[in-house]
Amino acid sequence: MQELSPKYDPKEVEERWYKLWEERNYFKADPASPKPAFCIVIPPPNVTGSLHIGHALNNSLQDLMARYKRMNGFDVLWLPGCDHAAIATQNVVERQLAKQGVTRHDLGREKFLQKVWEWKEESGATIMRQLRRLGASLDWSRERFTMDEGLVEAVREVFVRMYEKGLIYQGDYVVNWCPRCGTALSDIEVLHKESEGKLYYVRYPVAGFPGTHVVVATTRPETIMGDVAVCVNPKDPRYTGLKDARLTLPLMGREIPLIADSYVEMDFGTGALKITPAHDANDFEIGNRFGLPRIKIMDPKGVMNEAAGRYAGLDRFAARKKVVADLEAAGLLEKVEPYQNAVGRCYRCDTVVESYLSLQWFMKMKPMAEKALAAMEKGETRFQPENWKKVYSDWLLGIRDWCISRQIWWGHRIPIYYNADRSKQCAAHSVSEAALKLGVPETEVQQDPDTLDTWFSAGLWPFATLGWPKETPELKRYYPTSMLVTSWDILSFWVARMSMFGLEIMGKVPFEEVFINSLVADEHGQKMSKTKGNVIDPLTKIDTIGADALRFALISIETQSRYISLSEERFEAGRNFTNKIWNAARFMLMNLKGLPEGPITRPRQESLELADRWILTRLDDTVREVTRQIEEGRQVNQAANSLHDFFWHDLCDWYIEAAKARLAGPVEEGATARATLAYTLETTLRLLHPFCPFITEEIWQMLPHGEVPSIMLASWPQPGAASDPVAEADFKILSDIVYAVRNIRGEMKVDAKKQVTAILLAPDQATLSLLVAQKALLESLGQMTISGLSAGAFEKPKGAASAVAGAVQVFLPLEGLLDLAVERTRLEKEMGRFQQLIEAIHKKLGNEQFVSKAPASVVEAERKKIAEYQSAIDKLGANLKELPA
RNA sequence: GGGUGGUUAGCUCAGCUGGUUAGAGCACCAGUCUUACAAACUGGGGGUCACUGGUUCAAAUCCAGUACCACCCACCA
Repeated sequence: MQELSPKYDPKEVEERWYKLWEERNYFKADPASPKPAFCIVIPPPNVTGSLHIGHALNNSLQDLMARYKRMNGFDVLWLPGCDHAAIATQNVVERQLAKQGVTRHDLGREKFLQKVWEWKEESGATIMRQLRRLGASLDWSRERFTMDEGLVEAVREVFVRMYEKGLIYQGDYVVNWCPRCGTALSDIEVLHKESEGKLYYVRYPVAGFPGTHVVVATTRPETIMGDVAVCVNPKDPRYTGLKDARLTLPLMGREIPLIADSYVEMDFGTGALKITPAHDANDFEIGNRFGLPRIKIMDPKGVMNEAAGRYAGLDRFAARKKVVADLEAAGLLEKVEPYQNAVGRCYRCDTVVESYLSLQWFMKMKPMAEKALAAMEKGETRFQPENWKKVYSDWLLGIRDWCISRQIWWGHRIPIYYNADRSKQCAAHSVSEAALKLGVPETEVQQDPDTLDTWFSAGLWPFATLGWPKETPELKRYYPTSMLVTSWDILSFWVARMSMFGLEIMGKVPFEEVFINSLVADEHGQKMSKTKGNVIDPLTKIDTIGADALRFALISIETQSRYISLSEERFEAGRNFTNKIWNAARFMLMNLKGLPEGPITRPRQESLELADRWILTRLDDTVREVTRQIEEGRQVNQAANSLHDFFWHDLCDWYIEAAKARLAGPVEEGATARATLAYTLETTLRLLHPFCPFITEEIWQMLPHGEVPSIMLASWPQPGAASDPVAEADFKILSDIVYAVRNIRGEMKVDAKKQVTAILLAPDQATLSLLVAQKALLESLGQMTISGLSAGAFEKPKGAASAVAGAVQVFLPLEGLLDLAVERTRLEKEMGRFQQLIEAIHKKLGNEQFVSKAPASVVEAERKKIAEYQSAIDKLGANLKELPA
């Protein structure tokens, strides 16, 4: 048996093993494998920098699942990759250029893109390095990028298909426009934040009737120059006399009509709404209904243009100030009220978004959303936790067409081509194809300058990364993917889009299960994000505490609530745990010398002592528990806790302590303890491996492991087949023993644990204790009441009962102890059935039978059980008397 | 205006389908160099499970309502 160094050096161990695993292709999927397939595609991190702790959590969870499934006999493909993150990345690079006083326009499209690619290479490499440090068992041979050749091909193919199907269309609409980024945004890229604003009441004089005016309330007086009408509700009595009136537009002098439309709310403001079709989405629609002109008064940078008359050249906010001042001077400003409203801001740069009329590309969403909803209803995709289904379906239900074009450079160029005068257009895969379709020479063909929303390519991720549009073996085998692990904040951005694209293009949902993980917040509950600057760098953490500790800390706080807050203590707890694993393993290995060669097997039942049986039982329980917790509901934090508690509090605190006496003795005497230790350690390491891959591998290698070269290839543990009576009575027996000893010895203040250990392991001590116990026990039996056993039909005195029951268990011969353990377990089970019985009868007969008491038959049955229990105790008590003094 | 989540120990939170005396980590108090581990060990203190009502033999858990705190969604200017 080899020995472990006294100090665990995570850095050395992690580097060494990751390299080996990768070299040996353990991460590699095999589409030709006879094993069942399990596939996760990584949520591609943005190439905007490096990974934050949220990524570390997300990827720890994916790695947990990947390793768990591998050990369960699956051929696992966990596919790595990055997202080009169009606007976000472009902004990062632009900011860098700005430091040198250069804009993207100075460089020109080609040169700028070259810069972004350089940045992408750097950031992408950093991210992949971080994932490796984390221990992520990603199949690096299949790494993808949302702008690699395959994705480019997939994007074009999807676009062309959908364009030709009429699902993608172009049109002049009022869209969300970020003047800083200089591009259109989709609805969900706009964040609405409440802010203090003002509501201005402006007088619009009625033409031909000096002295009369209509007062309009607006929050955006700078758009007055673009007004083409004032609208009131047709039912509004205040304005019935003004039907067909014309108003003079303040500051501009233009005459505009007063129109009536039921869209206008009578009780807001003055009930009169100014209509600015080029700068408000609702006004745009009303304008269309009335055939009104659209007057654009700003340029794409948010600066007023010639149409704004004397305000031309002013920034929109400066224009607002000047307009208000001018209105006031002209006596047209009736009043100004403070007003709170939700101003839309760019989700990437926080600039106030402008509603702006422009020619954009849109995708029809209704038909796709319906398919996605239907698939969800049918349960083709499961959500974990399930309550996210509602958020997801609500969004799909209220979906509107998606603005997919962006006026930025970094991204997939829209595959639309025009002839010279733009009188003809087509969607095509290439210039040559476009030339053919348009019937013009290639030199005349021009491609649309816009790029696609970054979520367009992200939406294709699950099938495009598997090779689509080519029919690859990977696509055939791994689509639909098994599981998507992601956080809830991109449910509509990404998850819904993937579902819709998957159903539209592949005819199948892209994943069978969506596992939603929490967002990581700092200890003040603040969301951690790159832009906020409160991120914890996972690499720094890995450097100081090791990847396993970080992973364990993260997994054990993942409770599937929305936010989980992370503090320094959590990491310390993780580090302490890996430290404990190391030290315990070190101790065990020191004591395992002389263990037979070959794979470790479960020790033979007949040679086991109580402590051995107990730890093996707890081990079996833990195997079952952890498996269930991972399988059912992905309760990974509970699985981590189960493992933590078993390892630390059962194995280390109790079993190892109890085994020390035997291990100290002659070799033969400790053989069973040694075999049990080895088996327990080996099994536990396998259970821990998906959580803490490195340290488990390092220790596991020190144990005999037969033909299996790595714990990665070992199988997931199965609970032992043999059922042990102690197994059913579980850990509570031992805790009862502790209390019993304390209770009986009372004022003696014994060290309970040592005492129990002594009783279990040293017969002399036990005999001694028996004598002490005898008297107390017999006295106690006299007072013993039926308690703690069940329900309200019986009295339930507090106090010593369970301790006494425990005392009975300890100080009696082993057979008696087991009998009682079995009996107790049986009674506990009876309790469960008792309840079910009540429920069943309850259902049949209705409430009146059970006003306050349980039914007689049940009470009778319960009494009988108790009597049996009592007599068993009496009998054992009698045996006790006969023991030698 | 709609919706979702939360409220459990000093702090951060677990607590699955109701069931013995409600748990963990950290913090706190008193001890401890005991065959690995002081990043440890032993023992201990600390909770009217937000509130009110209901269902039940039994409620932190299920139901209804209230309060407070978050968050998300929405085209009242």
